[in-house]
Amino acid sequence: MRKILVTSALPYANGPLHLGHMIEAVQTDIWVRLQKMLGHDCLYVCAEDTHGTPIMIRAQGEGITPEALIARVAAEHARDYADFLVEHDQFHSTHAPENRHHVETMYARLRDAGYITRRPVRQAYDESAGMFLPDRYVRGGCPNCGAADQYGDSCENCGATYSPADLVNPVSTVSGSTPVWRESDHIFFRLGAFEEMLREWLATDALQPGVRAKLAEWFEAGLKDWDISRDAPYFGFEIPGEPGKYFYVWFDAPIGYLASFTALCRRTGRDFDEYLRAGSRTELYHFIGKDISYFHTLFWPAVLAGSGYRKPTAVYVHGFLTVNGQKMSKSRGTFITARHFLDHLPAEPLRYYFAAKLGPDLDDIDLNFDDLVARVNSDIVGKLVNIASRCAGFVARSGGTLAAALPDPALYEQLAGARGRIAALFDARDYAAAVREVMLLADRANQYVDHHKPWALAKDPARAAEALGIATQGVNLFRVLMTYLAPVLPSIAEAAGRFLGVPIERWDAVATPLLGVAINEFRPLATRIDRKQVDAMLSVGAPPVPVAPPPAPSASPASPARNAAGVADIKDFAKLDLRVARVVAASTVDGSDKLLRLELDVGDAQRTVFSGIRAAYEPAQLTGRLVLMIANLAPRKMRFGTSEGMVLCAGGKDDAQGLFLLSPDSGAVPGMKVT
RNA sequence: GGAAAGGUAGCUCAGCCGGUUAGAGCACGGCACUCAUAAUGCCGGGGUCGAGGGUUCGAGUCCCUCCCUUUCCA
Repeated sequence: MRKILVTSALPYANGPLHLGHMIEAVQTDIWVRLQKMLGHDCLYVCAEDTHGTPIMIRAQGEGITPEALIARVAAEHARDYADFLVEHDQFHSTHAPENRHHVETMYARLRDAGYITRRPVRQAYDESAGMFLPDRYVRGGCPNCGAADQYGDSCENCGATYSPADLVNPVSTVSGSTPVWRESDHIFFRLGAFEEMLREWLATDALQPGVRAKLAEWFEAGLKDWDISRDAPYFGFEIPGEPGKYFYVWFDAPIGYLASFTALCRRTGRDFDEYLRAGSRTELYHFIGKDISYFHTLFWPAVLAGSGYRKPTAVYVHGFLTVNGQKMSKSRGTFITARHFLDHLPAEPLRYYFAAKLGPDLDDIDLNFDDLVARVNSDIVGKLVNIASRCAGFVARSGGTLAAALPDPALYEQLAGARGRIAALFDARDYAAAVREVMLLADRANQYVDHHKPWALAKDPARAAEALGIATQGVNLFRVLMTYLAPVLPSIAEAAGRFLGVPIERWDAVATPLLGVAINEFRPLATRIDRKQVDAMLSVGAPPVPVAPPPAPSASPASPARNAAGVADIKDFAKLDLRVARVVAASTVDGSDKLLRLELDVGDAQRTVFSGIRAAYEPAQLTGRLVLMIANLAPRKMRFGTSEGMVLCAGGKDDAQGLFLLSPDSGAVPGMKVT
């Protein structure tokens, strides 16, 4: 029996999970469920990634401790995973004693083995906030193209990469002040010492070809030392013997895999060393997105090896999720959260859709909602479940017990005999090919029923037994197919198991057909998705989801989307959906002395908006009046609820100069567009 | 800027080391059936395989250039 330990990337505890997270979680979960069905001893661990400057700043902004923030977010994440039917054997946290233990131990081993060095680093420092600034917290003009307000590490306009020191007029995003440059000692991990080991590892099939090519580039550029320390204030683990210095979040995050596994070992009595010691014969797999392949294919194996542990058996890298052909990114606010999706649709359609599109490579996956609806309705409901649905009645009419023999054992064997091939496809992470194969077989099953017409036989009492035979064949074919999709559709498979009277648990159980036993009443196992559910998800308080752009003419000039920052053209303005709205209710917000909660009538819908105008307006004086709002602003989750827009307001440099709501001249009605 | 992956029917995708009239599912049209969640089955229309060069007896498949999309760059 194989002993397998699997991880997926740790979600960062500063925000909600979105569908990009879910594609990885679902990919991993399907793989793990398959291994379990095959009878392997497979464990899936994950954890919250809790450290770093963004967590610290976010907690400050919310006026709570980082511990409170990560506890709250962890609970949200756990719920989202569970509702997407992602089943971790252990879900832990990097801010846990187990992790501190591993981080300190591994660091000590690396240091003692000579893999740690130190040298001074010059970094942006925010004097008013009293802290060093990560590159992303410094903004300024791009030194290459001059675009204003760019991140400290790269320019979104021209794509140049540079350091924050190169920025024109740099500004700290923490305080708004101009950063100064300060030096301090940082602690480095000598990655270069592992080059030979990494090259050897690279020669095994631990990595996909695409990742290997990328690695080769990095080798060519030369392996640099890795800065693993950050100066206080920092939310994380202080480095032993280095007061005021903390482990960089990316150092302790992967170690969180081990911490989570340690927690699992303690709970279940497993042996940590059996899995992690150098030369272990157990298997260790990491599922990650391609954005973090650097950390997992260079630093992580090197840190493991340098600490005396085994290296991963393989790192499986997947591509990104795009939505309707456009990138989905947190920073642009064009993402759909897992929770928002679940508020409108069940998880399994999306799991199936992801499975139908996931291949073994790093290709990006596009989520196309028309395609999702068509595919789920036709494949799952129209084909797969239909087989059970159309046969169940004949069995029930004959007393509810399946026939004692299959009329067409060869056909059964054709489907059941595919189990090795399909398992191999899933195992190789070619879910798309596996799903294609299963659907091809589902067509066979429907063809079989159609060809033998049990409904015609059933009319003749003398041939009723034949009809039962056909239905028995159909039910058994359904059972085989459902077994193959059980890793993808766990809850439908569970319901199918109740229908069959035998749970769907083991892959090889399909070797023997179900004969002469009673089955249960058929109830719908899956329902169609109504396109309206999708529309509702995409409209009501939804993030702006891009529609597929028209194909650009081949001779078009450079994309206008990337014009110089600072100047808005008509297209930029058109992005804003400004509307007239009527305040139907206004109230103060408990726990905030700045916000008012406004219920706005936008003509065809009602929106809740939180607005920071309490200092200037009493709720009572707002009710009934018309205001202007941005109707397509990305919704923002606040402590008090979700704000689904913004009302327009004039104001001076500070509140002392007053705040003035804008309103249309009389005659305008709610819902009118402002152009 | 450097690099990677992709661009095949209206949509989503298969097409392995180059080889006969380029495939599937969905959508669409026709027919059949009525057991089934207007499900299923049969038949059919539909593609200058991003553009242009080149190699070859022969290229969606190899090489070069360009265009577009997505992504990565410690």
